[in-house]
Amino acid sequence: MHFFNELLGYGGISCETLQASYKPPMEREETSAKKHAKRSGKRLWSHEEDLRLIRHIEAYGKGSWTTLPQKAGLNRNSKSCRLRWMNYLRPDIKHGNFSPEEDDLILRLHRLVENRWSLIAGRVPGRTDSQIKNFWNTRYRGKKHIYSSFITI
DNA sequence: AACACGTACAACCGCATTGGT
DNA sequence: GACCAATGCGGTTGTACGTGT
Repeated sequence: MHFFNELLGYGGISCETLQASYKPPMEREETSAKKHAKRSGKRLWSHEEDLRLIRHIEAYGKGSWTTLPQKAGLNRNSKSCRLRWMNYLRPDIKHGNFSPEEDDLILRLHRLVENRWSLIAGRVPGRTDSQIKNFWNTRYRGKKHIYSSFITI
C-alpha cells in the first residue's frame, strides 16, 4: 500500500480513489513464462512504468501520446501508453467484479448494439470498452442461447 | 506437493476513422 | 480532394492465478 502514498505527492489523486482503482502489478520472477513473454514480445507494465506514466499525466496532462513516452522516460510506444492509461490507470475507472446491475445492463445493451464495446462502455459508468469486452468474452461468448432466454428489455 | 486445466483480464495487433496540411 | 500522422476501436493472444485431481 506504500505505492499509493508514494503517488499522493503528485497531485490530484485522492488516496481513496487510488486504493479503489489501482492494483499494482505482481512481483514477477524470472520464470519460464516470463522468458516466453519476452520472446513473444508481450511485456506487462511494471510498477515503475505505471508510476512514471501517472506522474507525467498528473504533471503535464495527456497532451500528445506520440511524444509522451519519450518525455516520461518510458520505453513504450504511444499506443501502449494510451491503452494503459485509458484502460487501467485512469482514476475514474472501477476495478473488481461487475455487479449484477452492471451485468444486466451490459446484456441489454449488447442485445441492442452487439459488439460496439465503446458504445456500451459509454452507458456503463466507470467501465472501459476493454473491461466490458473481456467480461463479455469470458462469460458469454459462445453462450448466446443462455443469456438470450432470460433477457427482458 | 505437483501438475493440468479453466478463467479473468492485460497487452498487443491491424484496421478504421479523424484531423491537420 | 489527397496525403499523412495520430488516435480510436474491436479482435486476438498470452500471462497470472485459482481450483480440482
